[in-house]
Parts: sequence; structure tokens; C-alpha cells
Amino acid sequence: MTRLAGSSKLLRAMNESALLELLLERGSLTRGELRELTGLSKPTVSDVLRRLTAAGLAVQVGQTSGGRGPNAEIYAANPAAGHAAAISIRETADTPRAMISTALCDLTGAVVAQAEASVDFGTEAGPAEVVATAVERLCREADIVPGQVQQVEIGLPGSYDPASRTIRHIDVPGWGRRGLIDDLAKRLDTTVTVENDVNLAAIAERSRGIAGDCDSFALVWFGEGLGLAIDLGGALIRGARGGAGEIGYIPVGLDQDARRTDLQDLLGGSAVLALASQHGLTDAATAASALASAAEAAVTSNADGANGTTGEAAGGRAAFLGALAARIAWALAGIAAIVDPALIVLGGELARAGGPLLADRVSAALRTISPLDTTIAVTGVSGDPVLLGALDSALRAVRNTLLTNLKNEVRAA
Amino acid sequence: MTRLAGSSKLLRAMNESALLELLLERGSLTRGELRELTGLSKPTVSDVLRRLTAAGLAVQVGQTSGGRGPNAEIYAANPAAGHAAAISIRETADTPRAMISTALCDLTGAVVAQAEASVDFGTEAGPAEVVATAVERLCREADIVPGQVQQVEIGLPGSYDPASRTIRHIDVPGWGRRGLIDDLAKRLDTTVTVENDVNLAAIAERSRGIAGDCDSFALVWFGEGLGLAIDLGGALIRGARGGAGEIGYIPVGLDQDARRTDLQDLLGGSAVLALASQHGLTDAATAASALASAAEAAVTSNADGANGTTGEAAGGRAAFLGALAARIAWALAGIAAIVDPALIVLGGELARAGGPLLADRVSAALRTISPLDTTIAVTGVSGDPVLLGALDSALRAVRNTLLTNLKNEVRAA
DNA sequence: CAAATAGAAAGTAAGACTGACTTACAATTC
DNA sequence: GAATTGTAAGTCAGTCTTACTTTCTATTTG
Repeated sequence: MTRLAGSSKLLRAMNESALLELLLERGSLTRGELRELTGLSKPTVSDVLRRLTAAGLAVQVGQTSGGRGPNAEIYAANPAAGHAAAISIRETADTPRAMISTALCDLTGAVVAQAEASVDFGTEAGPAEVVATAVERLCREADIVPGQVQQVEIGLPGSYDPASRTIRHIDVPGWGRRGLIDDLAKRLDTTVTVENDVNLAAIAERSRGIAGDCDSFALVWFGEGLGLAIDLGGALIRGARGGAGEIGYIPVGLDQDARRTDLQDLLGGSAVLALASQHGLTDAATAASALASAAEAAVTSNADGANGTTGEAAGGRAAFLGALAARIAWALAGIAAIVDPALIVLGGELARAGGPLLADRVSAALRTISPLDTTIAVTGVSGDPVLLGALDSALRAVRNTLLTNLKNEVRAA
Repeated sequence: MTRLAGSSKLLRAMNESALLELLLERGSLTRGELRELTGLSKPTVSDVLRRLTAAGLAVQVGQTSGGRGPNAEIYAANPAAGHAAAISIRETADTPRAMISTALCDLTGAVVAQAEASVDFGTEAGPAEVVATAVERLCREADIVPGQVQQVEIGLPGSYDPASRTIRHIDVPGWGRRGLIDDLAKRLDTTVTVENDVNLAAIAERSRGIAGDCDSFALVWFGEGLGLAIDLGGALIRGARGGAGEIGYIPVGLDQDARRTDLQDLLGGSAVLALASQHGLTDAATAASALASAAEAAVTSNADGANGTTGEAAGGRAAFLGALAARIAWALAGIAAIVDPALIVLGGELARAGGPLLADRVSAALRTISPLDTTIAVTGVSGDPVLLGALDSALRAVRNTLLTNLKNEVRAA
């Protein structure tokens, strides 16, 4: 970062930016509070607020009462000064159709419209058209025009390569087309960004989940595929080619067999399902449901001994839980040794099914193989973490744009 | 980062800071160049330079000539405005003594004193005393007083835990004492910092080695122990407890044997030496010398067929090289999958012995097990990377202190 | 109990201060 | 002579200090 130089115009822009940022962060503040927080004088705070209000960026939202002296005016960022849209594309296990969840929020973060639908991208109109229509529907519901949406963030299982202008590693039909995002951006006339779904879930984990006050944490995602997001002080590691967190490819075992195995073969959804049936849980349709029944059995047997279930089946369930925890711990040991996060969060269907019990077992297993006693926890986000993370990320981008625009107007003037 | 607000005093501090930073970065500049780089007006640049010169932070170092018009004055940061010292503590393999390398540089980064010695910390005075004496000797040599050294950075195989005020994971006698660094800081009356040696080598790799223009890179260090440093855009990952990069503990193999193996058992110095003797290289004293002879043999046999050495021995050497490369690639695959660095640098004695040949073999082996084609290279730092990295790091700290001090004087005034 | 009054805080107005900018100009070198 | 460096003088923008008005609460007083 080069330190910047400038004249009084820069100063004005900086002060406007600082005040707006405070309003965005804290919600609403009086002039006096702003004066204390910034160190600026009373007249200056009034001036800057006047300019922000005139520009439509701030509004007066009320007055204090009860205190001595006149009631202070309360200001807040203008909710209508910007909007952010989030789109989550999710493959479904049972059908060839994909789920598309969408949400729209204003500058304060309040969700003003939301929708969910099932789409077959193979037969219907192209992805750009589907997303554009969804955004337009959100706008109608929120009674704004699409031009007021400054940012659309799309979360999906894959990663965007800006060099080739394509989405990589995605299985949903139609989404691999080159230039798709450019077309969408042109169609909607806004900024459109694409982000890996696990990364977005990590953003939600920090802003709404269990990782709020961690310096750093890693989110390991257990779906059909295996995912990892690493958050260092709020910044995600994406990697040189967007490949950071592709831990499914980590080799396991040193080529003893002709067949090479990797982490995906050990902890992918079907691998876990296979592990469950090895332990006698043959009736589960998904890995998550197998784990849920195993976890339930473990809790029940703890509570009042073997009741109803045969000892053999209960033993199999406990062994399944233990074997799964050992495998997970083995994967976490590498992550812990390389980046040493303060916390590792387990996410995805499987982790939710396992609950705190799984976290405990994994934690115990990890302590036997790693000298770092990293905290292990299950995701604390309620709701769709990918959609919420996309909303947070888009909102942050919109706010940042507003704040830096204030500074850049220095040059234009 | 909270955006800051302020008045004209802040502006002045910012402009002073911006100009000084440019002088530090570019070495020397004329007023005209400063005007172009900052966008400030001619009188302002003159004013700011006058203030910096009066404060002893900048000096006029010459004049241009040959151009049309009067010769422009050339300014530079004042070399005497700050000094940084670096200390590298290195265990030696053959004796119980440790090596202590020291260097001192001025604000421009020019090394003004340097020394190296062998010390037995077990019998001689405590580490604090040894380091303090070494710094004082450097100061005498450079003809400055110790008070002019704003920062002393110590690099060693271990990590500093600020919470307990102790150095962790260090084998050199005396260095594990609690409060050692505080005592040293008090004794020298400067800031003293401790950093892991591999992290410092990574800093040197970026500033003087092969990783200068990478977005991100990982440095894997092959000594008796195994080390890893990860640099993301110039910032090192240290981990929540300073444990990032302790890859020796990564478990290998899923408990097939009763004995659990980890990466240290596979790639530590003695493990590599054992691997070499398995392949018939029984006469080497260290892993590095075994690899050097294997690499030399490979190059020679490439050049003009088997000459002198028996086919059997040559085959053993080639097989050793291949087996080692496979093991290294296996370790790198995990790192690549988790952080996806643009480049992985191999460092330490072993990597230097292996040279580009080793890098090629590792690269080829990695491509068979990882979908990311991460570039692999051998360290490009000549000289002692730990000492040079410590010098760079200390110098950066000194410069940063100067720059931020300029800003903080706003409050004092 | 009601009215008057003191006190405190919010916000504004006026003028001072600081720092950078623009314009103009002297000096220097090819 | 032309271009360039550096300075001097005066202007401009933005914030600060000080003083004042207004508004509301709490306390005192009849």
C-alpha cells in the first residue's frame, strides 16, 4: 500500500468516508457520538453529515430523548443508497435439476426480498437468463429498479478463473460457458462476481456463525465433495489459480497399491456412505442420515444404556462414528500443521448431522495425532450459509465501492 | 482498518510520510520526480522536503546534470536516521556449539558491519549477554552508538510465544528461559523481536531470491528438521499459536503399523540419510552430501553415459534421487492443495545440494499426483538466508516505525 | 403541587488557522 | 532563446476555536 498524498480535498473525502463507514458499521449514531469516534470538531461533523445527507448517503432516522438538553438527532446510512443481491446455485443429489436460492438486501443489510426455485439448466434458458430473471423478480418484490443493485454475487460449487473468463470445476449444465459472467453483467448492468460456495460459507461463519471473533479459522465442508476455506483475519485464501482448499486431491498412502487413494476417496460423500455400510448401517440413503442415526444411537445409549437396539448394531454405530472421526482428524492434522488456525469448523450436511458429538470425537482423535490442540466445532450458521455468505460478501463490496467512490471523486473534481 | 479522519495536520503528516516512503523505496529522487509520483504541487514538495531534511530524515545527495535548465537537486532518505540489526542463531550438526551470525545495516539497507562466531551457550554467559555484546561490537565497527539501533531481529529454529514471553521449540541451551527477550530489550534499550528461521528465509527469498514477483509462495526447508513458511502477498502465515508450518507432525499412513509415522520420519535429515544408505550410498556423512553425489552422478551419466562408476552404483543413486523426489512431491501435494501457492521453493542444505535437477524431479513427481501444476524451484538466495531475511525484516520494521511516527506526532502536537 | 430557575447538552455562526494550490518570476543551463 | 528548476506572493479549501442560542431536565421555591 502506497501512502497517499493530497490536499484539503483529500481530507474532506477522508472525513466523509470515515463518517459513512462508522454509520454503516454501527447502524445509527448521533453527531456527538460521531465527534467522539472520529475526533473531529462539532462544526465539522455537522458539515460532513450535511454533505452525506445531500448526496443521499445518510439520513436522519430519529432523535434521542430523556437526556438533559435538546434531543440529539440520530443519523444512519441511507438504506436505499445501495443494494446487493446474492445467488446460490446448488446441485441436488436426487434429481438432475439444480436449486437456485436468491436474496436481496439494502445497504444496511436488511433482507428485502428472497426466493428459492428448482431449475433444470439443461433444458431451460441459459444460466445468464435464469439469473437475470431471478434478480429482476427480486427487484420487483422489493420495489426497486435493477439499476439500484450494485453487486450480484453468485455462489456455486466451482471457482471463477478471471484469466479465461470461465467458471471451473462446475458440473451444473451450461455454467461452464466462456463469457457467461460477462454477458450477465452486461445484461444486468452491474458488477457480477462468482465465488466458491465453501468460501462463502466461511464468510457467513465469521459474520453470523461461530467464528466471529477468531483471528483465523478453517472451514472444512463435507458434502459429496470435500471442501476447505481458510480465513486469516477476515481474508480468504484463494490460491494462485483459485485452487486453494481443493483438499480432495491430497494423496493418502504412499502408492503401496497400484491404485492411489486421495482424501476424496476417504471422506467424500459416497466414501462415508460406504464406511457406514461397512459398519452395518446399510439402510441409510445418504452419509448424513447414516451419521445422524449413529449419533442419535450414541446419545441414547449414553443416556440409558442399550434400549431396543441390539448390542451388535449399537456397537457398529459407535464404531462407525469412531472410524469417521479418526478419518476426519487425520485430514485436519495436515491443515492444522500447515496453517495452525485458531479454530476448525466442520460444515456441510454431514457435520450438521454429526453435531457437537462429532466435533468432540474428532477433537479427541486429533489430539492423539497433532501436538496443537486446535479447537473443533460444528458450524454455527443457521439458514443457508452459502446464500448468507454471498449476501455478506456482496454487501461488503457495495459498501466498499461507496466508500472508495467518495475518495475517488477527489480526482474527478 | 478504520478509515481515519482529521484536519490539516493529518494532511501534513500524510504527505511527509508519503514522500519519505518514496525516498526509502526508490533510493533517490528529484523534487520533480516526487511531484509526479505524489501529485503534489512544486511548492508543497519543497515544503515537505524542507521539513524532512530539518528533521534529519532526508538529505540532499547530489544534483542532476546534462539536462536543459538548472540542475535539479537529488534527495534521499538519510541513511543515519535509523539502523537495524540481525542475529541468526544456528545449531551446528557436529559440535554442541552454536553459530551466531550478526549484521547491521543503515536505513537505506546498506550493510555497515557484519560478524560470525561460534558460541557455546551452555558454558558461556547467558544468551542475552552474548547477543548484547555482539550488537555492541557491530555498533563499534560501524561507529554508531547502540541507541541508534531501533530494532534487533533474532532468527532461530523455534518460535516466540508472546503470551508466555518465552521461545518455544528451541534446542540451543539457555534460550528457553522465560523473559529472556525482555531482558535483552531492556539491556539494549531497543525493540527486540524473535522470528522463526524458515520464515526469515522466506522473507529473504522474496526480497533477494527467486520469489520476488510472486503473489504467493511456500518455502519448504530441508534441514535436520522439516520447515515450511507460507508467504501470501508478502505477509507470512504464523498461525494462531505460531505453529503454522510445523509440517514435521503431519501424519503419514493411516496407522497401519502400531508405530505411527509422520513427515519428519519421511523427510527429516536422518530419514533422508537412511534412504540414501538403503540405495547403496553408505559413505555420505549427511543427507546433503549423499544427494550432492547422487545429483552429480545423474548429471554425469546424462552427459556421457556410465563412466567409471559401476552401473549398479549409478542405478542406486538414480533410484535414491527418484525416491527422494517422490517423497518430497508427496509432501508438497498437501501444501499445494491447501494453499495453492504460485511457487514452491525448496530450501536448506539438502535443496542446495539437489539443485535444479532435484526441482525438476520433484516437479515431475508432483504432476503425477496433483492436478495443480505448481512451479517448483530451488532457493535463489545466495548467502545466509536467515540472516538476510532477519535484516530485511528488521529494516522494514525500522522504516515503518519512522513512517508511522510521522503520523502519530499529529496527536502529540 | 405547580411554577420558576439553574444547569447541561445540541447545534450554529463567525472568524482564525493551517496547509496546499495557482500564478508569476528569477535563475540556470543547453 | 528555450526549457527547466526552484521560490515568492497571494488565494482557496477545510477544519478548528470560541461564543452564543436553543432546548430539555432537574431542582428549588412558593
